[in-house]
Amino acid sequence: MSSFENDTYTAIANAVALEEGRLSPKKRLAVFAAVECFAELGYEGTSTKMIADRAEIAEATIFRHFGTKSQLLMRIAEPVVKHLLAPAVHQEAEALMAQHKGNLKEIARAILKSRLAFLRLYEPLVKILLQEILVNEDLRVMIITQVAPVIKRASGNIMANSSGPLPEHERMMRSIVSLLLGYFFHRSFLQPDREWDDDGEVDFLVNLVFHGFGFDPIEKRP
Amino acid sequence: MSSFENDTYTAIANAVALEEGRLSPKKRLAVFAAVECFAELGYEGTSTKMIADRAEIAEATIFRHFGTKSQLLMRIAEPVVKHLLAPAVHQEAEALMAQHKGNLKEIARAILKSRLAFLRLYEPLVKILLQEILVNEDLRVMIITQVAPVIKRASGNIMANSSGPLPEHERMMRSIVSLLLGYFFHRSFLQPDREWDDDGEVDFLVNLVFHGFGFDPIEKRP
Amino acid sequence: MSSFENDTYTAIANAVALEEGRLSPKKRLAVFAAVECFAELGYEGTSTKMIADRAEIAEATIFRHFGTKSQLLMRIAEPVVKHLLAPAVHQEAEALMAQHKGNLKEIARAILKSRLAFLRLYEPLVKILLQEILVNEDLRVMIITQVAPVIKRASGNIMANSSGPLPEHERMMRSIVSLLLGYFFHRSFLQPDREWDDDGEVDFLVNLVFHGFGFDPIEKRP
Amino acid sequence: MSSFENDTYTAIANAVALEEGRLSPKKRLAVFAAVECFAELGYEGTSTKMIADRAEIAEATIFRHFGTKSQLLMRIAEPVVKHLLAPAVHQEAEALMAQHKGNLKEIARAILKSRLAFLRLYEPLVKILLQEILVNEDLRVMIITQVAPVIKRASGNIMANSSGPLPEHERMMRSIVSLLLGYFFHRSFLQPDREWDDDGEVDFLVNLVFHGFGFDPIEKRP
DNA sequence: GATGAATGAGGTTTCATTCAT
DNA sequence: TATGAATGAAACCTCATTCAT
Repeated sequence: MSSFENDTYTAIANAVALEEGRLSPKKRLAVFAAVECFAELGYEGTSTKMIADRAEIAEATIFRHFGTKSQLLMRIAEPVVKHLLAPAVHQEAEALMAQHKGNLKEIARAILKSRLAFLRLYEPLVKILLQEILVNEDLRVMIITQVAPVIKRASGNIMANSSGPLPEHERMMRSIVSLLLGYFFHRSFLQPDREWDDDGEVDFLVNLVFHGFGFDPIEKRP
Repeated sequence: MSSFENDTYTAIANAVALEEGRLSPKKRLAVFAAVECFAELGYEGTSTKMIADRAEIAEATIFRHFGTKSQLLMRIAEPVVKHLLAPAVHQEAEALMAQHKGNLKEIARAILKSRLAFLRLYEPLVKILLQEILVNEDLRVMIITQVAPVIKRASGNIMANSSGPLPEHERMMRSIVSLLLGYFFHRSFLQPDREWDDDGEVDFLVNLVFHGFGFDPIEKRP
Repeated sequence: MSSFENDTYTAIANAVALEEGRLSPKKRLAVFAAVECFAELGYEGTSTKMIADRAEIAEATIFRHFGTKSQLLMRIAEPVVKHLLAPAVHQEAEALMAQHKGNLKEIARAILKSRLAFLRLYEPLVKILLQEILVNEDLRVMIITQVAPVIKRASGNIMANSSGPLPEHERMMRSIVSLLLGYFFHRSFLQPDREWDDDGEVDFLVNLVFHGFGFDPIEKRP
Repeated sequence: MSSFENDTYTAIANAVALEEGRLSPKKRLAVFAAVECFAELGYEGTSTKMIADRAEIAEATIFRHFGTKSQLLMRIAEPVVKHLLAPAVHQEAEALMAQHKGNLKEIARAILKSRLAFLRLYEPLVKILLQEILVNEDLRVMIITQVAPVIKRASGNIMANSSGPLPEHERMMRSIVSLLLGYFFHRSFLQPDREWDDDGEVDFLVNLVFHGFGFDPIEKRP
């Protein structure tokens, strides 16, 4: 049995508590077991009985607290996405920019590292979101609603700090997100047992974003 | 009801027929309806009754032909991944390299375009794979088994045709795949109703990969 | 609908309750209906829906309590065979021997009568066991496991109380069991509507076992 | 795979052919596979698909030849019970009596041996009959109809050849049948892998029937 | 707050059987 | 004669959910 005593579950519990108020012990266990099961088996692949068994509580207790299974998912996913993703990114970006004043590459590196740490911290929830976003209308709407302004603001920040005119903000943002999620997906979900060098990867990505792969010195722009 | 008469479903039927032998009309319909339902609602979210109804066949007919629901998924997914992805990529890469001899950028552009076309052609199947890969052990193993050698060979080809020493093949391959899938995911699944400029995106990605975003000319390496 | 209020069903419920703990009313009904159906139609010939209908409960209730149809059978059959057959036989044999000290024929008569009463009390269950023992591996193993030591001990008791050397214990035990079951099978299953004289049959069997049919006047007892 | 080339299956095929006319090869295979499956798994536990698979024929072929599954059972069981059991017993009993004129014990021994050989020859069918007689109305009626007169005649024969007044024919017949079937059941179905001494058992049973177990030395024959 | 009991609806799968070829 | 394809009905079982305690 997993004891649920680690940073990940503490962080999730804190996020959920922000919206639900203090969690009773069994409600807390329900949240943890639900996250674990949903991440392992998918939302549809998980039965409320499984959750109850893993949490060692009665099935009815889950319904007492969350009403329906789909509410259970949403009331865990939403606070995590909302209260932790949204404000944190903004504040943090500001702070990093202040810290590395002017040095775009350093700022990029710092942001990517922090985002990667964030993904790692919320790994099971990220897995749930990635799976369900394709299939669960409610969740997709919620995520888009929550994430869109963050992306927009972050994009704006980068632009404001760059020297020249920058077109294609969206493509750039999408590229960065794709690269980071692509890496995270590989390291955490496809081959979780390999040794991974997160810092090395971030360096690589920063270089890619600033200079490309560096294939052909001769073909470089003047 | 969807009539299933388009390139996508023809291509899928052909791929499946390679492993199953000629498909009887109802078996063919079962395949189409299954792909549609799985893509829309996910594997677990789809009932065999839904598939039968959409195909306008009896539920039992599905089981007569595929044994179990999970076999139904695998016996559609595997041939598509196997017979169409694997050999095609290789031959095509060779052809493109011959065609654009030496011009790496042109080769990259051509490959990305062709891969994007491929993703578009098999869009519903790609959606199924993306969802289930996180949750379905069998499917994940199958995909990794089929895809790994292709990636490796493709990677080797690129390397062989480049002038300088090229480290980090894997990171480069992963980056390209991430960028392409990230774009495709956005355009086809998150905002399928927007207007998208596939060629423009490919150009953007090729540039990114060869030169980066081009943020700061002053900071360039010597 | 059968009201299930008779010695047979009370005895079965008591036996089952020994292993399952107090039976909720619907669980009790499920047990009764299952016994009735299995006895009438055989295990394979009975559907869980039939049982539910006869018990006037929901089908799901059966599965909530017993998990699977085959568990339903086993968790009824095992306690009846185990808790009622095994210890009872032993104690009773001791008691009878004490009571009829030395008089082997009286002991035999008493034992056969009591075993016949036992078969009558558990008639539907006996029917189930007789049918399924040929076809159901689990049940066969369970029965053999439970019955073997009882037979052995009973055999030992007879031997210990007999005056001369007694070979062929097993054949003797088998013969007695065959005779008793053969009679019971005929009276209860093949021609249940005839009038039967249980005491007369026991007398006949005791005589057979002690003296044979008495075919030959020359060889007859004095 | 069983090749079905042995006395048992030849005997069954001959019996069935008496009523069905010459069996086409596939029909023959269907009969064999059906007997094997019914004996192993019971009538209800066997699906027509299993039979078809084991016979390596198409399921539809079974229905072409036998109409329904229950007809399949009856049209195998009935001829075996009818054409082989009924006349054989009579003729044989006559012959044995002629051969061992007057010697009741020898006659009994010979009859028991021959009946045991018969049970062994038709072992799978005996198993089917024993199982289904409790549960299958049609089969039970058929068996009783076929067996009753044989029993009666056999009983009459014994009586006619005995010296003294013989009451309780039925009990005697039942006892003998019980003893023989009890032994056969044990040796062939409960512990088929043990070494069994059929002749020894028959001797034991004949002695039992003529003299009892011989418990009491005082009452023993001189 | 927590639960054991109960269930209607629906899930996947199996079945005996039909029919066109 | 033999069969591959097809199916309606029903099998076993799971599910999310309700309710009395």
